[in-house]
Amino acid sequence: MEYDKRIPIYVQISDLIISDILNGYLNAGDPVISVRDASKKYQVNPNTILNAYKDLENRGLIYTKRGIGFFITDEQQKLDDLRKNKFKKIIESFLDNLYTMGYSNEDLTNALIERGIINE
Amino acid sequence: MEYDKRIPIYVQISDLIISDILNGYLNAGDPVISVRDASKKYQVNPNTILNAYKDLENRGLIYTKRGIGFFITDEQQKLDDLRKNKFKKIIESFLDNLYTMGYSNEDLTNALIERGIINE
Amino acid sequence: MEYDKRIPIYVQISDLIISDILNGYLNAGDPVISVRDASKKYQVNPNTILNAYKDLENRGLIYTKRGIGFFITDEQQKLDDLRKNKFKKIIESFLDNLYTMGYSNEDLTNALIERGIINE
Amino acid sequence: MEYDKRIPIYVQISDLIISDILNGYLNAGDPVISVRDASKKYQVNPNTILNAYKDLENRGLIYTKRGIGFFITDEQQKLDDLRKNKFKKIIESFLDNLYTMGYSNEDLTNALIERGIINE
DNA sequence: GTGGTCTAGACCACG
DNA sequence: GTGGTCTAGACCACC
Repeated sequence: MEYDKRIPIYVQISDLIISDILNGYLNAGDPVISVRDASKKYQVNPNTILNAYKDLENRGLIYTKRGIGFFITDEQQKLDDLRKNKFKKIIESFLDNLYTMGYSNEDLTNALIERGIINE
Repeated sequence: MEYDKRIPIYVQISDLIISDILNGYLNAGDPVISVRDASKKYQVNPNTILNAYKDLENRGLIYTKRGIGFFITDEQQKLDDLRKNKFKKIIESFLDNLYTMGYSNEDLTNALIERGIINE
Repeated sequence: MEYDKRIPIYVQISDLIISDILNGYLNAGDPVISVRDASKKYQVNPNTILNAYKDLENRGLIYTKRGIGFFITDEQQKLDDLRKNKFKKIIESFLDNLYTMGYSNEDLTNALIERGIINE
Repeated sequence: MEYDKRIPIYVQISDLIISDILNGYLNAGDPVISVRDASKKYQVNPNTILNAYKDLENRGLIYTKRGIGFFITDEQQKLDDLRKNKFKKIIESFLDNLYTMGYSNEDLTNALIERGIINE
């Protein structure tokens, strides 16, 4: 975890889980790495992990079985919504940022062509 | 100055200056709105404005003349670098984020076509 | 913290940290006294301490871990550079000042002999 | 004049006069460059020049004849004192700074030998 | 516990 | 007029 970055560690942690879901490594009903193990793995305070999990729980993405652990929600619909909304949010905040800073669609198109992401 | 409450006001202020530079409203050597005036204009404490300006000063984008005020750096090169690096950073962190979250170039292309940013 | 009223307190504070580094009391990775504790110790406002620390942070000498505290940079190279550059800067600005004011190497030599710093 | 430096411009100006005295370019009774001319020459506000001259006047180094201009003091003794005290002050603040920052007499000696200021 | 942001307001040095 | 420093104190997010 990058301690000095602007993004809170607990957000970095929850983003990792979300990333695993979106990439298909974690699916509906799967167990999530335990707070204790995650704490060791990422070298952060257990409370920070818990904080991340609580956040995901509030968003309905994971739930907890007392004494057992956290699990990915069983509602596939929520995971699908996540996939769609996350994408929309990333795209829109990116475009917003781009325009505010005075760049144009042409700048963007050129950059994407240059990187081989779109062609012609 | 509460467009985004999660971003510190002083960062929003310095982003405004940067945006003005990138959009060509502020050029090398131009005076920057005084701390007191900006304080009135944006309805925030003078210290908050100063905080923003100090930040820009540390990044070499503006400098201060004693008893006179803040000015955009005279080094055009720095402004050019800003324009180039800012763009690169925005694009790359966006793509990075996109891929980490499991989206593909195709997802991106479709979204851009859908928004009329690129065609075909 | 009024050894020299003409020097801002926050600069005196940051000089204390630098002095501690140069004297070997603080080494790479060491924690720096917390803002609150330093505030009590030196009887100044926490913001003044923070100001000093931000300054050191901008110079790459210390960094902050969110929610934990400030630490001396882990890059030994930066500390070595500090030691070398600081010395060079002190010496050169001194000599510059001396010559500008019309004093000679002989004046300097005599003064050092007189103070027993060099002999013969 | 270096606008952004830590040293106030008026101090930079008065140091120039002092330097001229110590280097023998200005002697007891000599006229000092007029406020107006100095203002043009150094591209600074006339008030700033006046400020510098007032400072020198308070220290008894120059005096003013109303409607005529500023002149170096006629008391040679004051110029001699200046020469001696300035030197002492430069040397002592330098050494103080050096020791505070953890450098030794040996460091100093080496640096001076290296620069060919003292030998052996 | 830690640092980070912000306000209100004072006082200062500088040009 | 300008910026620079500092205080007192509040409130927040984070670990």
